[in-house]
Amino acid sequence: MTRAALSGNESLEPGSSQWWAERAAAENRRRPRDGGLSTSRIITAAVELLREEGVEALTVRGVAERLHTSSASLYRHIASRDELIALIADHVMGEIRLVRTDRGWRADAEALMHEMRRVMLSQPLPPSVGRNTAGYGPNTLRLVDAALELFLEAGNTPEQAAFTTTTMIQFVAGAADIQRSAVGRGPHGATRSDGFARLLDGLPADRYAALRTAGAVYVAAPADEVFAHGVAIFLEGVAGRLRASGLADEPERGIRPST
Amino acid sequence: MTRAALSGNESLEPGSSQWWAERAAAENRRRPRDGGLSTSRIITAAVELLREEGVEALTVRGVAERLHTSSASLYRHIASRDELIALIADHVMGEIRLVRTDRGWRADAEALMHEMRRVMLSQPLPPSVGRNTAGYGPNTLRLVDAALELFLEAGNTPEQAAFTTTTMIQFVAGAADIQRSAVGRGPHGATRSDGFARLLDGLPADRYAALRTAGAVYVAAPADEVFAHGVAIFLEGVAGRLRASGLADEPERGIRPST
DNA sequence: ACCTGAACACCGTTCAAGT
DNA sequence: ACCTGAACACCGTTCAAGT
Repeated sequence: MTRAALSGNESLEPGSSQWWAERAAAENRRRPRDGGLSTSRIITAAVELLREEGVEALTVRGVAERLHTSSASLYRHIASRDELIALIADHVMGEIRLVRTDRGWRADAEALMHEMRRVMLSQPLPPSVGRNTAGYGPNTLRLVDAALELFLEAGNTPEQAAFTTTTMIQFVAGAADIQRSAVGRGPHGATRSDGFARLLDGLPADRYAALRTAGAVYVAAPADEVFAHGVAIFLEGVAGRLRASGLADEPERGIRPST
Repeated sequence: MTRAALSGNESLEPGSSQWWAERAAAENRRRPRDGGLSTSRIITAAVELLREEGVEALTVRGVAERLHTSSASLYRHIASRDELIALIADHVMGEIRLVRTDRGWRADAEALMHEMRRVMLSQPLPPSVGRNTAGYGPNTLRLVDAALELFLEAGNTPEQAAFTTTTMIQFVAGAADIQRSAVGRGPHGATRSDGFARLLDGLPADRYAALRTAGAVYVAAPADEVFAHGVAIFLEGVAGRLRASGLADEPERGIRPST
Protein backbone atom coordinates (compact mmCIF):
# COMPACT_ATOMS: atom_id res chain seq x y z
CA MET A 1 0.00 0.00 0.00
CA THR A 2 2.48 2.54 1.18
CA ARG A 3 4.92 1.34 -1.43
CA ALA A 4 2.79 1.98 -4.49
CA ALA A 5 3.96 5.38 -5.57
CA LEU A 6 1.45 6.09 -8.24
CA SER A 7 -1.88 4.65 -7.18
CA GLY A 8 -3.10 1.22 -6.37
CA ASN A 9 -0.68 -0.75 -8.50
CA GLU A 10 0.16 -2.56 -5.28
CA SER A 11 3.00 -4.88 -6.08
CA LEU A 12 3.03 -5.32 -9.84
CA GLU A 13 6.33 -6.40 -11.21
CA PRO A 14 8.12 -3.47 -12.84
CA GLY A 15 8.25 -4.07 -16.57
CA SER A 16 5.26 -6.39 -16.73
CA SER A 17 2.48 -5.45 -19.09
CA GLN A 18 0.13 -4.89 -16.17
CA TRP A 19 2.62 -2.59 -14.57
CA TRP A 20 2.96 -0.50 -17.70
CA ALA A 21 -0.80 -0.41 -18.17
CA GLU A 22 -1.38 0.71 -14.59
CA ARG A 23 1.38 3.25 -14.84
CA ALA A 24 -0.06 4.83 -17.98
CA ALA A 25 -3.46 5.09 -16.32
CA ALA A 26 -2.02 6.58 -13.15
CA GLU A 27 0.08 9.06 -15.07
CA ASN A 28 -3.02 10.39 -16.81
CA ARG A 29 -4.80 10.70 -13.49
CA ARG A 30 -1.99 12.71 -12.04
CA ARG A 31 -2.08 16.50 -11.87
CA PRO A 32 1.30 18.06 -12.51
CA ARG A 33 2.16 19.96 -9.35
CA ASP A 34 3.65 23.45 -9.27
CA GLY A 35 7.36 23.33 -9.97
CA GLY A 36 7.89 20.08 -8.20
CA LEU A 37 9.13 16.66 -9.04
CA SER A 38 7.67 14.47 -11.73
CA THR A 39 8.44 11.05 -13.13
CA SER A 40 9.70 12.53 -16.37
CA ARG A 41 12.03 14.93 -14.57
CA ILE A 42 13.40 11.98 -12.63
CA ILE A 43 13.97 9.98 -15.78
CA THR A 44 15.69 12.90 -17.49
CA ALA A 45 18.00 13.38 -14.53
CA ALA A 46 18.75 9.68 -14.38
CA VAL A 47 19.65 9.53 -18.06
CA GLU A 48 21.90 12.58 -17.71
CA LEU A 49 23.62 10.97 -14.77
CA LEU A 50 24.07 7.79 -16.75
CA ARG A 51 25.60 9.59 -19.71
CA GLU A 52 27.88 11.79 -17.65
CA GLU A 53 29.04 9.46 -14.94
CA GLY A 54 28.30 5.95 -16.10
CA VAL A 55 26.36 2.99 -14.83
CA GLU A 56 27.97 2.82 -11.43
CA ALA A 57 26.82 6.34 -10.62
CA LEU A 58 23.18 5.52 -11.26
CA THR A 59 21.90 5.37 -7.71
CA VAL A 60 18.63 6.62 -6.33
CA ARG A 61 20.60 8.93 -4.09
CA GLY A 62 22.60 10.24 -7.02
CA VAL A 63 19.52 11.04 -9.03
CA ALA A 64 18.00 12.78 -6.01
CA GLU A 65 21.10 14.89 -5.51
CA ARG A 66 21.00 15.98 -9.13
CA LEU A 67 17.44 17.15 -8.53
CA HIS A 68 18.35 18.82 -5.24
CA THR A 69 16.14 16.60 -3.14
CA SER A 70 16.47 13.62 -0.92
CA SER A 71 16.18 10.09 -2.16
CA ALA A 72 13.08 9.68 -0.02
CA SER A 73 11.29 12.22 -2.17
CA LEU A 74 11.84 10.17 -5.31
CA TYR A 75 9.87 7.36 -3.76
CA ARG A 76 6.71 9.42 -4.20
CA HIS A 77 7.11 8.95 -7.95
CA ILE A 78 8.84 5.64 -8.31
CA ALA A 79 8.27 2.59 -6.16
CA SER A 80 11.77 1.18 -6.50
CA ARG A 81 15.05 1.39 -8.33
CA ASP A 82 13.84 -1.39 -10.62
CA GLU A 83 10.95 0.78 -11.72
CA LEU A 84 13.33 3.60 -12.47
CA ILE A 85 15.43 1.31 -14.61
CA ALA A 86 12.43 0.02 -16.53
CA LEU A 87 11.40 3.61 -17.21
CA ILE A 88 14.90 4.56 -18.34
CA ALA A 89 15.03 1.57 -20.65
CA ASP A 90 11.84 2.51 -22.42
CA HIS A 91 12.88 6.14 -22.52
CA VAL A 92 16.09 5.26 -24.33
CA MET A 93 14.18 3.09 -26.80
CA GLY A 94 12.25 6.24 -27.66
CA GLU A 95 15.37 7.60 -29.34
CA ILE A 96 15.20 4.91 -32.00
CA ARG A 97 14.14 6.56 -35.24
CA LEU A 98 11.63 4.50 -37.17
CA VAL A 99 11.86 5.25 -40.86
CA ARG A 100 10.69 3.36 -43.89
CA THR A 101 13.06 3.47 -46.82
CA ASP A 102 10.69 2.45 -49.59
CA ARG A 103 13.37 0.02 -50.71
CA GLY A 104 11.68 -3.12 -49.45
CA TRP A 105 11.53 -4.94 -46.16
CA ARG A 106 15.12 -6.13 -46.21
CA ALA A 107 16.49 -2.61 -46.42
CA ASP A 108 14.04 -1.47 -43.76
CA ALA A 109 14.86 -4.30 -41.39
CA GLU A 110 18.56 -3.73 -41.90
CA ALA A 111 18.20 -0.03 -41.13
CA LEU A 112 16.07 -0.75 -38.09
CA MET A 113 18.59 -3.20 -36.66
CA HIS A 114 21.47 -0.80 -37.08
CA GLU A 115 19.45 2.01 -35.58
CA MET A 116 18.50 -0.11 -32.58
CA ARG A 117 22.10 -0.99 -32.01
CA ARG A 118 23.24 2.62 -32.41
CA VAL A 119 20.86 3.79 -29.71
CA MET A 120 21.62 0.90 -27.38
CA LEU A 121 25.32 1.68 -27.62
CA SER A 122 24.90 5.46 -27.50
CA GLN A 123 25.02 5.62 -23.73
CA PRO A 124 25.77 3.47 -20.72
CA LEU A 125 22.83 1.39 -19.55
CA PRO A 126 22.28 -0.78 -16.50
CA PRO A 127 22.64 -4.49 -17.20
CA SER A 128 18.95 -5.28 -17.10
CA VAL A 129 18.16 -2.83 -19.88
CA GLY A 130 18.27 -4.24 -23.36
CA ARG A 131 16.59 -7.19 -21.78
CA ASN A 132 12.90 -6.79 -21.60
CA THR A 133 12.07 -4.80 -18.53
CA ALA A 134 11.16 -2.19 -21.11
CA GLY A 135 9.33 -4.76 -23.21
CA TYR A 136 5.91 -3.27 -22.73
CA GLY A 137 6.73 0.42 -22.48
CA PRO A 138 5.15 2.73 -25.05
CA ASN A 139 8.38 3.42 -26.90
CA THR A 140 9.38 -0.21 -26.97
CA LEU A 141 5.95 -1.15 -28.25
CA ARG A 142 6.35 1.36 -31.07
CA LEU A 143 9.54 -0.44 -31.99
CA VAL A 144 7.88 -3.84 -31.82
CA ASP A 145 5.00 -2.51 -33.88
CA ALA A 146 7.37 -1.23 -36.56
CA ALA A 147 9.15 -4.57 -36.72
CA LEU A 148 5.92 -6.56 -36.89
CA GLU A 149 4.65 -4.29 -39.66
CA LEU A 150 7.82 -4.80 -41.63
CA PHE A 151 7.77 -8.56 -41.41
CA LEU A 152 4.05 -8.73 -42.08
CA GLU A 153 4.50 -6.71 -45.23
CA ALA A 154 7.27 -9.03 -46.29
CA GLY A 155 4.61 -11.70 -46.49
CA ASN A 156 4.96 -13.49 -43.20
CA THR A 157 2.02 -14.86 -41.28
CA PRO A 158 1.31 -13.05 -38.01
CA GLU A 159 2.96 -15.90 -36.15
CA GLN A 160 6.06 -15.85 -38.32
CA ALA A 161 6.23 -12.07 -38.05
CA ALA A 162 5.97 -12.29 -34.27
CA PHE A 163 8.65 -14.96 -33.96
CA THR A 164 10.91 -13.12 -36.35
CA THR A 165 10.50 -9.86 -34.46
CA THR A 166 11.45 -11.50 -31.18
CA THR A 167 14.44 -13.14 -32.82
CA MET A 168 15.57 -9.81 -34.22
CA ILE A 169 15.31 -8.11 -30.84
CA GLN A 170 17.12 -10.96 -29.12
CA PHE A 171 19.97 -10.84 -31.58
CA VAL A 172 20.39 -7.06 -31.60
CA ALA A 173 20.06 -6.80 -27.81
CA GLY A 174 22.53 -9.63 -27.34
CA ALA A 175 25.04 -8.10 -29.72
CA ALA A 176 24.74 -4.67 -28.10
CA ASP A 177 24.85 -6.10 -24.60
CA ILE A 178 27.95 -8.14 -25.23
CA GLN A 179 29.71 -5.31 -26.99
CA ARG A 180 28.80 -2.88 -24.23
CA SER A 181 30.29 -5.08 -21.57
CA ALA A 182 33.20 -6.08 -23.79
CA VAL A 183 36.25 -6.09 -21.72
CA GLY A 184 39.91 -5.64 -22.40
CA ARG A 185 39.62 -3.74 -25.65
CA GLY A 186 42.32 -1.19 -26.08
CA PRO A 187 41.96 1.86 -28.30
CA HIS A 188 42.38 -0.23 -31.42
CA GLY A 189 41.40 -3.51 -29.89
CA ALA A 190 45.13 -4.09 -29.55
CA THR A 191 45.14 -5.06 -25.91
CA ARG A 192 42.67 -7.76 -26.68
CA SER A 193 44.79 -9.60 -29.24
CA ASP A 194 47.97 -9.17 -27.23
CA GLY A 195 46.65 -10.96 -24.20
CA PHE A 196 44.99 -13.53 -26.38
CA ALA A 197 48.26 -14.85 -27.79
CA ARG A 198 49.55 -15.34 -24.27
CA LEU A 199 46.28 -16.96 -23.33
CA LEU A 200 46.51 -19.53 -26.13
CA ASP A 201 50.02 -20.43 -25.04
CA GLY A 202 48.69 -21.40 -21.65
CA LEU A 203 46.15 -23.81 -23.09
CA PRO A 204 46.76 -27.53 -23.68
CA ALA A 205 48.48 -27.88 -27.03
CA ASP A 206 46.35 -30.78 -28.26
CA ARG A 207 43.07 -28.92 -28.00
CA TYR A 208 41.60 -25.69 -29.24
CA ALA A 209 42.70 -26.39 -32.81
CA ALA A 210 40.03 -24.25 -34.45
CA LEU A 211 40.83 -21.47 -32.05
CA ARG A 212 44.41 -21.48 -33.25
CA THR A 213 43.18 -21.25 -36.84
CA ALA A 214 40.49 -18.63 -36.51
CA GLY A 215 41.13 -17.26 -33.03
CA ALA A 216 43.09 -14.23 -34.15
CA VAL A 217 40.36 -12.95 -36.44
CA TYR A 218 37.73 -13.93 -33.88
CA VAL A 219 39.33 -11.74 -31.27
CA ALA A 220 40.37 -8.84 -33.44
CA ALA A 221 37.23 -8.52 -35.56
CA PRO A 222 35.78 -4.99 -35.50
CA ALA A 223 32.38 -5.05 -33.79
CA ASP A 224 30.69 -3.08 -36.58
CA GLU A 225 31.75 -5.57 -39.23
CA VAL A 226 30.71 -8.52 -37.13
CA PHE A 227 27.33 -6.99 -36.53
CA ALA A 228 26.82 -6.25 -40.23
CA HIS A 229 27.61 -9.90 -40.91
CA GLY A 230 25.10 -10.97 -38.29
CA VAL A 231 22.44 -8.77 -39.83
CA ALA A 232 23.17 -10.31 -43.23
CA ILE A 233 22.78 -13.81 -41.82
CA PHE A 234 19.51 -12.85 -40.19
CA LEU A 235 18.04 -11.25 -43.31
CA GLU A 236 19.17 -14.11 -45.50
CA GLY A 237 17.57 -16.53 -43.07
CA VAL A 238 14.26 -14.69 -42.96
CA ALA A 239 14.16 -14.44 -46.74
CA GLY A 240 15.06 -18.09 -47.10
CA ARG A 241 12.27 -19.18 -44.82
CA LEU A 242 9.81 -17.00 -46.67
CA ARG A 243 10.73 -18.72 -49.91
CA ALA A 244 10.64 -22.15 -48.29
CA SER A 245 7.15 -21.66 -46.92
CA GLY A 246 5.95 -20.51 -50.34
CA LEU A 247 4.90 -17.14 -49.00
CA ALA A 248 5.31 -13.93 -50.90
CA ASP A 249 8.89 -12.80 -51.04
CA GLU A 250 9.86 -9.29 -51.87
CA PRO A 251 11.19 -8.79 -55.40
CA GLU A 252 12.95 -5.43 -55.49
CA ARG A 253 10.65 -2.73 -54.13
CA GLY A 254 8.10 -3.00 -51.38
CA ILE A 255 4.67 -4.15 -52.38
CA ARG A 256 2.09 -4.15 -49.65
CA PRO A 257 0.17 -7.40 -49.60
CA SER A 258 -3.51 -6.94 -48.84
CA THR A 259 -3.24 -8.09 -45.24
CA MET B 1 49.50 -4.65 -4.85
CA THR B 2 47.51 -5.54 -1.80
CA ARG B 3 44.43 -6.00 -3.93
CA ALA B 4 45.83 -8.58 -6.30
CA ALA B 5 44.71 -11.78 -4.71
CA LEU B 6 46.58 -14.22 -6.82
CA SER B 7 49.93 -12.70 -7.70
CA GLY B 8 51.04 -9.64 -9.53
CA ASN B 9 48.05 -9.24 -11.81
CA GLU B 10 47.82 -5.76 -10.38
CA SER B 11 44.68 -4.22 -11.81
CA LEU B 12 43.78 -6.25 -14.86
CA GLU B 13 40.15 -6.01 -15.81
CA PRO B 14 38.29 -9.15 -14.72
CA GLY B 15 37.27 -11.03 -17.82
CA SER B 16 39.94 -9.61 -20.11
CA SER B 17 42.17 -12.07 -21.90
CA GLN B 18 45.18 -10.86 -19.92
CA TRP B 19 43.32 -11.37 -16.71
CA TRP B 20 42.43 -14.95 -17.62
CA ALA B 21 45.98 -15.64 -18.77
CA GLU B 22 47.46 -14.27 -15.56
CA ARG B 23 44.94 -16.16 -13.47
CA ALA B 24 45.74 -19.48 -15.14
CA ALA B 25 49.43 -18.92 -14.52
CA ALA B 26 48.89 -17.94 -10.90
CA GLU B 27 46.63 -20.90 -10.26
CA ASN B 28 49.35 -23.28 -11.43
CA ARG B 29 51.86 -21.56 -9.18
CA ARG B 30 49.62 -21.96 -6.17
CA ARG B 31 50.07 -24.76 -3.68
CA PRO B 32 46.76 -26.09 -2.37
CA ARG B 33 46.82 -25.46 1.37
CA ASP B 34 45.69 -27.94 4.00
CA GLY B 35 41.91 -28.01 4.24
CA GLY B 36 41.53 -24.32 3.59
CA LEU B 37 39.85 -22.10 1.10
CA SER B 38 40.47 -22.25 -2.62
CA THR B 39 39.13 -20.46 -5.63
CA SER B 40 37.29 -23.53 -6.81
CA ARG B 41 35.64 -24.05 -3.43
CA ILE B 42 34.51 -20.44 -3.54
CA ILE B 43 33.07 -20.85 -7.02
CA THR B 44 31.26 -24.03 -6.03
CA ALA B 45 29.75 -22.35 -3.00
CA ALA B 46 28.75 -19.33 -5.08
CA VAL B 47 27.02 -21.47 -7.69
CA GLU B 48 25.16 -23.41 -4.99
CA LEU B 49 24.03 -20.16 -3.43
CA LEU B 50 22.87 -18.94 -6.82
CA ARG B 51 20.86 -22.06 -7.51
CA GLU B 52 19.30 -22.27 -4.08
CA GLU B 53 18.60 -18.66 -3.28
CA GLY B 54 18.78 -16.76 -6.54
CA VAL B 55 20.68 -13.83 -7.93
CA GLU B 56 19.90 -11.41 -5.16
CA ALA B 57 21.48 -13.70 -2.58
CA LEU B 58 24.80 -13.79 -4.40
CA THR B 59 26.86 -11.53 -2.17
CA VAL B 60 30.44 -11.89 -1.09
CA ARG B 61 29.23 -12.08 2.47
CA GLY B 62 26.72 -14.77 1.60
CA VAL B 63 29.34 -16.93 -0.08
CA ALA B 64 31.63 -16.47 2.90
CA GLU B 65 28.90 -17.52 5.32
CA ARG B 66 28.28 -20.67 3.31
CA LEU B 67 31.97 -21.48 3.69
CA HIS B 68 31.97 -20.61 7.39
CA THR B 69 34.41 -17.77 7.02
CA SER B 70 34.34 -14.03 6.86
CA SER B 71 34.04 -12.12 3.62
CA ALA B 72 37.49 -10.70 4.23
CA SER B 73 38.95 -14.17 3.85
CA LEU B 74 37.55 -14.54 0.36
CA TYR B 75 39.57 -11.57 -0.73
CA ARG B 76 42.69 -13.68 -0.48
CA HIS B 77 41.43 -15.68 -3.44
CA ILE B 78 39.40 -13.21 -5.42
CA ALA B 79 40.16 -9.56 -5.91
CA SER B 80 36.59 -8.40 -6.24
CA ARG B 81 33.01 -9.45 -6.71
CA ASP B 82 33.43 -8.86 -10.44
CA GLU B 83 36.17 -11.47 -10.53
CA LEU B 84 33.91 -13.91 -8.77
CA ILE B 85 31.19 -13.32 -11.34
CA ALA B 86 33.57 -13.81 -14.25
CA LEU B 87 34.69 -17.08 -12.70
CA ILE B 88 31.13 -18.23 -12.14
CA ALA B 89 30.21 -17.39 -15.71
CA ASP B 90 32.98 -19.49 -17.16
CA HIS B 91 32.27 -22.27 -14.69
CA VAL B 92 28.66 -22.47 -15.85
CA MET B 93 29.76 -22.54 -19.49
CA GLY B 94 31.69 -25.65 -18.56
CA GLU B 95 28.41 -27.49 -18.23
CA ILE B 96 27.73 -27.14 -21.92
CA ARG B 97 28.16 -30.56 -23.51
CA LEU B 98 29.97 -30.40 -26.81
CA VAL B 99 28.96 -33.31 -29.00
CA ARG B 100 29.23 -33.90 -32.72
CA THR B 101 26.26 -35.62 -34.26
CA ASP B 102 27.83 -36.81 -37.49
CA ARG B 103 24.77 -35.44 -39.25
CA GLY B 104 26.44 -32.37 -40.70
CA TRP B 105 27.21 -28.89 -39.48
CA ARG B 106 23.61 -27.71 -39.44
CA ALA B 107 22.52 -30.42 -37.03
CA ASP B 108 25.60 -29.81 -34.92
CA ALA B 109 25.11 -26.07 -34.78
CA GLU B 110 21.46 -26.51 -33.93
CA ALA B 111 22.31 -28.90 -31.10
CA LEU B 112 25.01 -26.59 -29.82
CA MET B 113 22.68 -23.59 -29.73
CA HIS B 114 20.00 -25.45 -27.86
CA GLU B 115 22.54 -26.83 -25.43
CA MET B 116 23.98 -23.37 -24.79
CA ARG B 117 20.54 -22.03 -24.09
CA ARG B 118 19.65 -24.95 -21.85
CA VAL B 119 22.68 -24.34 -19.66
CA MET B 120 22.22 -20.58 -19.60
CA LEU B 121 18.65 -21.03 -18.43
CA SER B 122 19.39 -23.89 -16.04
CA GLN B 123 20.18 -21.62 -13.12
CA PRO B 124 19.97 -17.99 -12.11
CA LEU B 125 22.89 -15.91 -13.23
CA PRO B 126 23.95 -12.35 -12.47
CA PRO B 127 23.14 -9.92 -15.27
CA SER B 128 26.67 -9.56 -16.55
CA VAL B 129 27.02 -13.26 -17.20
CA GLY B 130 26.02 -14.39 -20.65
CA ARG B 131 27.72 -11.25 -21.75
CA ASN B 132 31.37 -11.75 -22.22
CA THR B 133 33.05 -11.41 -18.89
CA ALA B 134 33.56 -15.12 -19.34
CA GLY B 135 34.64 -14.61 -22.93
CA TYR B 136 38.18 -15.77 -22.40
CA GLY B 137 37.77 -18.35 -19.69
CA PRO B 138 38.90 -21.90 -20.49
CA ASN B 139 35.39 -23.33 -20.68
CA THR B 140 34.10 -20.50 -22.80
CA LEU B 141 37.06 -20.88 -25.13
CA ARG B 142 36.23 -24.57 -25.53
CA LEU B 143 32.76 -23.49 -26.62
CA VAL B 144 34.13 -20.92 -29.04
CA ASP B 145 36.56 -23.49 -30.36
CA ALA B 146 33.75 -25.97 -30.99
CA ALA B 147 31.72 -23.36 -32.82
CA LEU B 148 34.65 -22.23 -34.94
CA GLU B 149 35.42 -25.83 -35.83
CA LEU B 150 31.85 -26.42 -36.89
CA PHE B 151 31.64 -23.40 -39.13
CA LEU B 152 35.08 -24.01 -40.59
CA GLU B 153 34.10 -27.54 -41.52
CA ALA B 154 30.96 -26.19 -43.14
CA GLY B 155 33.25 -24.50 -45.61
CA ASN B 156 33.53 -21.00 -44.22
CA THR B 157 36.72 -18.98 -44.36
CA PRO B 158 38.30 -18.35 -40.95
CA GLU B 159 36.91 -14.84 -41.03
CA GLN B 160 33.39 -16.01 -41.88
CA ALA B 161 33.60 -18.71 -39.23
CA ALA B 162 34.71 -16.16 -36.66
CA PHE B 163 31.95 -13.69 -37.51
CA THR B 164 29.36 -16.43 -37.57
CA THR B 165 30.48 -17.76 -34.20
CA THR B 166 30.18 -14.34 -32.62
CA THR B 167 26.76 -13.87 -34.17
CA MET B 168 25.62 -17.20 -32.83
CA ILE B 169 26.79 -16.40 -29.33
CA GLN B 170 25.18 -12.96 -29.44
CA PHE B 171 21.87 -14.39 -30.53
CA VAL B 172 21.79 -17.26 -28.04
CA ALA B 173 22.98 -15.08 -25.17
CA GLY B 174 20.47 -12.40 -26.07
CA ALA B 175 17.62 -14.88 -26.25
CA ALA B 176 18.55 -16.51 -22.94
CA ASP B 177 19.15 -13.17 -21.26
CA ILE B 178 15.81 -11.76 -22.30
CA GLN B 179 13.94 -14.89 -21.39
CA ARG B 180 15.66 -15.09 -18.03
CA SER B 181 14.64 -11.59 -17.13
CA ALA B 182 11.23 -12.00 -18.72
CA VAL B 183 8.75 -10.42 -16.50
CA GLY B 184 5.09 -10.88 -15.88
CA ARG B 185 4.73 -14.43 -17.07
CA GLY B 186 2.25 -16.42 -15.13
CA PRO B 187 2.34 -20.19 -14.88
CA HIS B 188 0.95 -20.57 -18.36
CA GLY B 189 2.04 -17.20 -19.64
CA ALA B 190 -1.51 -16.15 -18.92
CA THR B 191 -0.73 -13.10 -16.87
CA ARG B 192 1.25 -11.75 -19.75
CA SER B 193 -1.54 -11.77 -22.30
CA ASP B 194 -4.12 -10.57 -19.83
CA GLY B 195 -2.30 -7.37 -19.03
CA PHE B 196 -1.41 -6.93 -22.67
CA ALA B 197 -5.01 -6.53 -23.79
CA ARG B 198 -5.50 -3.81 -21.21
CA LEU B 199 -2.26 -2.25 -22.29
CA LEU B 200 -3.31 -2.03 -25.94
CA ASP B 201 -6.55 -0.36 -24.89
CA GLY B 202 -4.57 2.42 -23.31
CA LEU B 203 -2.63 3.14 -26.48
CA PRO B 204 -3.65 5.69 -29.15
CA ALA B 205 -6.14 3.98 -31.45
CA ASP B 206 -4.63 5.25 -34.69
CA ARG B 207 -1.23 3.70 -34.09
CA TYR B 208 0.19 0.29 -33.29
CA ALA B 209 -1.76 -1.33 -36.12
CA ALA B 210 0.62 -4.24 -36.60
CA LEU B 211 0.63 -4.79 -32.85
CA ARG B 212 -3.12 -5.23 -32.93
CA THR B 213 -2.71 -7.78 -35.71
CA ALA B 214 0.19 -9.82 -34.41
CA GLY B 215 0.49 -8.62 -30.82
CA ALA B 216 -1.42 -11.48 -29.26
CA VAL B 217 0.80 -14.15 -30.76
CA TYR B 218 3.86 -11.98 -30.12
CA VAL B 219 3.10 -11.88 -26.42
CA ALA B 220 1.84 -15.39 -25.94
CA ALA B 221 4.41 -17.25 -28.02
CA PRO B 222 6.15 -20.03 -26.08
CA ALA B 223 9.82 -19.20 -25.62
CA ASP B 224 10.98 -22.61 -26.82
CA GLU B 225 9.15 -22.30 -30.12
CA VAL B 226 10.37 -18.80 -30.69
CA PHE B 227 13.93 -19.88 -30.05
CA ALA B 228 13.63 -22.83 -32.41
CA HIS B 229 12.40 -20.39 -35.05
CA GLY B 230 15.34 -18.11 -34.38
CA VAL B 231 17.77 -21.00 -34.73
CA ALA B 232 16.15 -21.94 -38.04
CA ILE B 233 16.55 -18.38 -39.32
CA PHE B 234 20.18 -18.35 -38.26
CA LEU B 235 21.02 -21.69 -39.88
CA GLU B 236 19.18 -20.79 -43.05
CA GLY B 237 21.09 -17.52 -43.17
CA VAL B 238 24.47 -19.13 -42.66
CA ALA B 239 23.73 -21.74 -45.32
CA GLY B 240 22.47 -19.07 -47.71
CA ARG B 241 25.61 -17.05 -47.35
CA LEU B 242 27.74 -20.10 -47.90
CA ARG B 243 25.97 -20.75 -51.19
CA ALA B 244 26.15 -17.10 -52.18
CA SER B 245 29.89 -16.91 -51.65
CA GLY B 246 30.36 -20.07 -53.72
CA LEU B 247 31.95 -21.89 -50.82
CA ALA B 248 31.39 -25.52 -50.09
CA ASP B 249 27.98 -26.20 -48.68
CA GLU B 250 27.07 -29.32 -46.85
CA PRO B 251 25.00 -31.82 -48.84
CA GLU B 252 23.47 -34.32 -46.46
CA ARG B 253 26.18 -35.76 -44.25
CA GLY B 254 29.27 -34.06 -42.94
CA ILE B 255 32.24 -34.11 -45.22
CA ARG B 256 35.38 -32.61 -43.84
CA PRO B 257 36.94 -30.26 -46.35
CA SER B 258 40.72 -30.43 -46.37
CA THR B 259 41.20 -27.25 -44.38
C1' DA C 1 52.90 -15.24 7.76
C1' DC C 2 48.40 -15.74 7.71
C1' DC C 3 43.71 -14.60 9.14
C1' DT C 4 39.73 -11.79 10.37
C1' DG C 5 36.84 -8.58 13.55
C1' DA C 6 35.61 -4.35 13.06
C1' DA C 7 35.23 -0.42 10.52
C1' DC C 8 34.55 2.55 6.28
C1' DA C 9 31.96 4.31 2.75
C1' DC C 10 28.56 3.37 0.51
C1' DC C 11 23.70 1.28 -1.02
C1' DG C 12 17.95 0.97 -1.41
C1' DT C 13 14.19 1.80 1.30
C1' DT C 14 11.21 3.23 5.20
C1' DC C 15 8.88 6.13 8.45
C1' DA C 16 8.31 9.13 12.28
C1' DA C 17 8.53 13.63 12.94
C1' DG C 18 8.35 17.83 11.07
C1' DT C 19 6.05 21.77 8.11
C1' DA D 1 -1.40 16.75 3.10
C1' DC D 2 2.91 16.72 1.75
C1' DC D 3 7.88 16.34 2.49
C1' DT D 4 12.23 14.62 4.31
C1' DG D 5 16.02 13.92 8.04
C1' DA D 6 17.42 10.26 10.09
C1' DA D 7 17.56 5.59 10.62
C1' DC D 8 17.52 0.55 9.22
C1' DA D 9 19.38 -3.26 7.14
C1' DC D 10 22.09 -4.22 4.13
C1' DC D 11 26.27 -4.01 0.60
C1' DG D 12 31.73 -4.49 -1.19
C1' DT D 13 36.08 -3.70 0.46
C1' DT D 14 39.96 -2.58 3.56
C1' DC D 15 43.20 -2.93 7.26
C1' DA D 16 44.89 -2.80 11.87
C1' DA D 17 45.21 -5.80 15.26
C1' DG D 18 45.36 -10.22 16.52
C1' DT D 19 47.27 -15.31 16.34
